[in-house]
Amino acid sequence: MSQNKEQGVINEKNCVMIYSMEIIGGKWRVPILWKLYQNKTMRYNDLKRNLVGITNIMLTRSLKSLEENGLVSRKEFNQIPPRVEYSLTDNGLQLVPALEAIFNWGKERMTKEDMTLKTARC
Amino acid sequence: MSQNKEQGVINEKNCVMIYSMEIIGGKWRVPILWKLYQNKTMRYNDLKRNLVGITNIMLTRSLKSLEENGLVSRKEFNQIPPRVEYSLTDNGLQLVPALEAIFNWGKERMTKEDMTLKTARC
DNA sequence: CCGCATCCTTCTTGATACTG
DNA sequence: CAGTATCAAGAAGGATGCGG
Repeated sequence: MSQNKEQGVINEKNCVMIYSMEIIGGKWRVPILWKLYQNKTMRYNDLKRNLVGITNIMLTRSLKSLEENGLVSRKEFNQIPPRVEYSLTDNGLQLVPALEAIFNWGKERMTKEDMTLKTARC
Repeated sequence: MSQNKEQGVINEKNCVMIYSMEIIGGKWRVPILWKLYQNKTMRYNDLKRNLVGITNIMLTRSLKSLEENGLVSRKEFNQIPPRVEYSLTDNGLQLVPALEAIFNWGKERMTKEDMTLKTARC
């Protein structure tokens, strides 16, 4: 550690970007967050229907991971049939500017690649 | 296809978020972009020194992928010893707002987790 | 100095079937 | 409705050593 010679050096322990990407990286987590932001509150099968291609396993795992990291809250209603609602926590909402920036960048790029694409929502 | 009933539905072909994360996801690509943004132009070994923990393979692969996706430009000088400089392209620069938003979110979160952390740069 | 080739390990994602 | 269990496959990440 000696002094401040190594200021600015990145490693896996102090790198904000590695840290952040570990939380929101992967294939489905950002799309899930984005859908929750758009719809405020969604049930498990709402998400599943909206995220075409996602499997139960991936949806369950992604939601659990997001919940454990405090980005998503899970509210369970004790009824039959079961009802579980997901929504963004405050910390999740704080990520929205980043999500929007990623979306805007990606959408513009994607549209340039494929001019027929007009309805991307996620 | 029928009609527009499925507007807003996400799949892997039209989902901007999946598309974007495929380009910038993974462990090292965002940290590399962030360092290039901070330093404008960096040589291969500059990056390697700054991204502690990265191996040649991962740095090479990540740079190549970013270059192929048009986010990073690679300028090779024909000299001995070799000199190669990397920097962000216009499209890479367009991602900076997203990078900043991710950084700000992650930094605040990380600082709350670990109050001793004051010097995170990446 | 700037990488690539090879080989190996681990993590992520997924298909399918089943349950309270 | 909201998930789990199990098994399988692929992708990502990494160690080591070599080469122009």
